[in-house]
Amino acid sequence: MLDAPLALDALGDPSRRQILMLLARGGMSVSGLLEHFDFSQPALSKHLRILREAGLVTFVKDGRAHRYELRGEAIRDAGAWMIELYAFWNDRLDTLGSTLDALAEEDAREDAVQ
Amino acid sequence: MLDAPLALDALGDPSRRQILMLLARGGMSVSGLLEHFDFSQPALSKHLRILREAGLVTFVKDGRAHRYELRGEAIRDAGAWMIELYAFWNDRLDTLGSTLDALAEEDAREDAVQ
DNA sequence: GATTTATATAACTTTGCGGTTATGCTTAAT
DNA sequence: ATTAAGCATAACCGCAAAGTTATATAAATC
Repeated sequence: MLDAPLALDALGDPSRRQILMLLARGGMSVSGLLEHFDFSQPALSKHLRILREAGLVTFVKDGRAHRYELRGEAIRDAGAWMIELYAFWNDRLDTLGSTLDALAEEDAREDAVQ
Repeated sequence: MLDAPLALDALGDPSRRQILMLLARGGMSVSGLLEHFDFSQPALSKHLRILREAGLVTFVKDGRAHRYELRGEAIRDAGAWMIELYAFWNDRLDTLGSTLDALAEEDAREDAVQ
């Protein structure tokens, strides 16, 4: 069995998962994100740093704003690991193959348009 | 976007992920699991409690031993949530459909043999 | 150039979590 | 019946993590 992705450590926090759900809709600035939370701006910046170091988000400077963006591949990899674990448990490695094949196919299509 | 599964909180710990990987190979007793770790038996029991309350494992009493088992569906659901998030981010809801369809199909097959 | 806006970092506080030892309960063994 | 084995819980400890306020930097505005 493959090692679990580090990203799962960062995903263990509800606020960070909420951030990722917001970013899945599109890039957002820190102040834009902040409107959706009760805690302070530094607290949000700390979460964003953790997500960055886990490879789950990136940002681009846009004037004085930092536009954060989701790194979907990292999310996908974490999800794939779980599906893989499920498939292994389920004693159906054919499922594993088809699932990962489907993901790889998606990836190829994505790369093509970029 | 759907809420993230609570299970992800429990998955935020490397030791617990290791436990799940061991259990994916088949049910194990606490003492059996303990051989794979450096910490004490109470520490392991606390991890198992958290995994139980997250719905990720169950156990059956077997004499004085407790045989823990993985609840694959919970893992699958957590993985599916991430794949779903990825698909949403990737602006390809057709992918979401096909991925979840594939999982549902797997599930149906599983139910059939049980 | 002074001020305001946007974000990050530093320093600090507090709380939660993962670890420990000690103990209790249940079941098997002798 | 005692003893031992397997596991869970209680009580406690230390530290990391999530929060705070204060401050620094960089860019836009006036």
